[in-house]
Amino acid sequence: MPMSFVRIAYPIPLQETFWYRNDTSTKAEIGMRVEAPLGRRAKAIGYVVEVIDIPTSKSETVSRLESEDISPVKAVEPPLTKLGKPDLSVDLEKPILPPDLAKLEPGKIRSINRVIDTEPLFDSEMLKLGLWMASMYHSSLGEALSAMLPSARRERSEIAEQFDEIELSRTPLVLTQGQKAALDGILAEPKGMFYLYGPTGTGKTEVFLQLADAALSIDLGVLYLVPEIALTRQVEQDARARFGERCAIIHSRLTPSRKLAEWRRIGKKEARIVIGARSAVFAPISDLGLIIIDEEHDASYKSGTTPRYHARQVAMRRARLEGARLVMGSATPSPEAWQACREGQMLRFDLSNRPAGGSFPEMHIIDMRGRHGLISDELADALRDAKKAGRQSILFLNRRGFAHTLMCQTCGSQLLCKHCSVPLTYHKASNRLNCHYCGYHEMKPRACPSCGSLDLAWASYGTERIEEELHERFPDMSHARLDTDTTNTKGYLEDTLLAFRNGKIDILVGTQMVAKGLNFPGVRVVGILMADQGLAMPDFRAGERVFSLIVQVAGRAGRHVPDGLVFIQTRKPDSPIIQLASTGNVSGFLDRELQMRQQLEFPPATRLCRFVFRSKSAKSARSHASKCATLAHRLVCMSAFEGIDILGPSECPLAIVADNHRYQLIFRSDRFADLQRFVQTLQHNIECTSSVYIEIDIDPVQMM
DNA sequence: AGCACGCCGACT
DNA sequence: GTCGGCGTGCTC
Repeated sequence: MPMSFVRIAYPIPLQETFWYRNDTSTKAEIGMRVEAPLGRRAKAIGYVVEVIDIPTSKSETVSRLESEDISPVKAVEPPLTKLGKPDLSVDLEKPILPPDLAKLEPGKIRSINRVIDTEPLFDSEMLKLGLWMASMYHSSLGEALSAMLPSARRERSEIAEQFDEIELSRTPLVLTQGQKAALDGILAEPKGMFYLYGPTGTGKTEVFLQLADAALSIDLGVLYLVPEIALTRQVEQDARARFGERCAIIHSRLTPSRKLAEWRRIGKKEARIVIGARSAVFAPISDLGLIIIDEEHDASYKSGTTPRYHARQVAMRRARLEGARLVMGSATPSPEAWQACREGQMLRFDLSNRPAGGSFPEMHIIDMRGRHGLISDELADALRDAKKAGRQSILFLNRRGFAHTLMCQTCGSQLLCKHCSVPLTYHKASNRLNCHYCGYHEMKPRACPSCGSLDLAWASYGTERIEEELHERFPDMSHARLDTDTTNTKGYLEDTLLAFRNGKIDILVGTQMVAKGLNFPGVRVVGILMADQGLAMPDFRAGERVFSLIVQVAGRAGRHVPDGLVFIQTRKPDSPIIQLASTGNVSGFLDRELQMRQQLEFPPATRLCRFVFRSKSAKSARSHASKCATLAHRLVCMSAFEGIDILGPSECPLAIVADNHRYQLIFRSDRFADLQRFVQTLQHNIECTSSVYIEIDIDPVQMM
């Protein structure tokens, strides 16, 4: 009687994989999902990652997975048996069982309930990527696979949605000299990494599309990543107009079953160019020739849940493994990418002319110190002038302030950590100022150390407040608000954008979402309110975010008519970040930022790993964090791990989220392989209880 | 993660 | 005297 064993990886925070017998009449293959009992659960869904058939005759074959070393870290618990290539000369009557299966008591092995899929969801290449994901981001294999695959139980039977009729007449545009140089330069290299750097409106998209065209014409697949925003639509339409049915769009609003249907279409090579956000980086495109990452600096490429992968990092790995070109672009590159260009890992092409004919707007910094209200007189006049001229305005509010950082309301200065140069956060109970990175603290001063003012406070305004002020001061002008509070209503976003585009709204008020990708021809004035607000975040990337936000928002003005006006209202008019942003000096900012990061030993000069301990009980979260810190110090002292810095433990800036108390520990090293080895050792040696959940974040971008 | 077992407070 | 709180432990 033939026997079949399957190794299952579950999408749960357990490093182990589990062996089952497959007694069902359906053959289970690598890449299929199965339902099986797990512990006290009657059924759980997991992924088949290995199959062993014990044959009754020589004609039956042994199917096993060849596994390779996983860089940069080799998993401690062997995720899969190392068997190498199947050696057909061995006696198939006595198949070699993987050691972990062989040493299991036969009575402990349970049977699966059923095989869910009729076709595998992933192949062994994808499984290898999953293994890499699991070790790179310290998740279980099942969690990694689950993040990589569409979540639907079954696919939709109906045919994918019919697209609006778009004439396929759009032909490639004539390129500027810079665009042509980039296109030719990239096509001259068979593979490698490239960067398109250029302000908004300099035609990066057109270069991307022509590169895609070149790849598709020799039947190579294309992956086009975009941040998770409304911008997707524009790229989507451009691509669809040019490539028609060969496009697959992985929308965030697609239903899970439709996503799976698209997934299958890609797998069957019916679609050869995939456009989508973060998770589309796992699309099963065969013969991948090109990966595009639009708006490369955007933080939405980093996953916020386990495994906390960065799509840019995964894309780099995929491109290397599959021999594809990787091309990314932005008007405001991330420091990481900028450094990679400097070091020659990436070839950079600069675009500088706006083919659409617009010009860059005139930028004004408005000093708001000692002023009341949210809108300066200068900005108010500009709003009125724009209205008179039949033009429109956007008011952008960087609401992402942080309630526990103090700012002097008189001079705008902030209290920074002496070691990390990051804003200190105020803890009311102890009346102390704490650094969430290194744990440094001091008493709250009575007066501002730089100007002596007693007016130390935090300012927090919402978009609602602006609307009130607009209503009072400009009763004859119409305005609408766009932020996460209002866009939850279905269709509100589309309706508002359409109304604004049609000129029915004079002033559009919004947060981040108005900053990105949207292109309104009628906009003349852009007001950035409380531009420095974001600088108050206790995060070493605060400057980077504020800078790119200002530059991106400013890019909204004067895209078509060369009379754009940008007002940057701030209490920190002398801040180098505001200054550099106001002159659009991107390379100046990046050079300065990289130098500072080097000095303070923050990425990209070093690499970080953040552990977050969360629990309903503050005490257990804290005690687990400090136990882990003690262990970490011991490991470092044992000299097995030199050059690992341990920062903390300290309370997370957002100390309580959804009733969970959060403590963090940050590890830092300039040698990534050491850091990974260290984290892995730590992970396997800390005691885990189900009451304290530990979140591991490699290369964290959001430190709240 | 999920699910049951287990040992301490306010209730038909 | 029980019902049920969620701390603890285990999962091929």
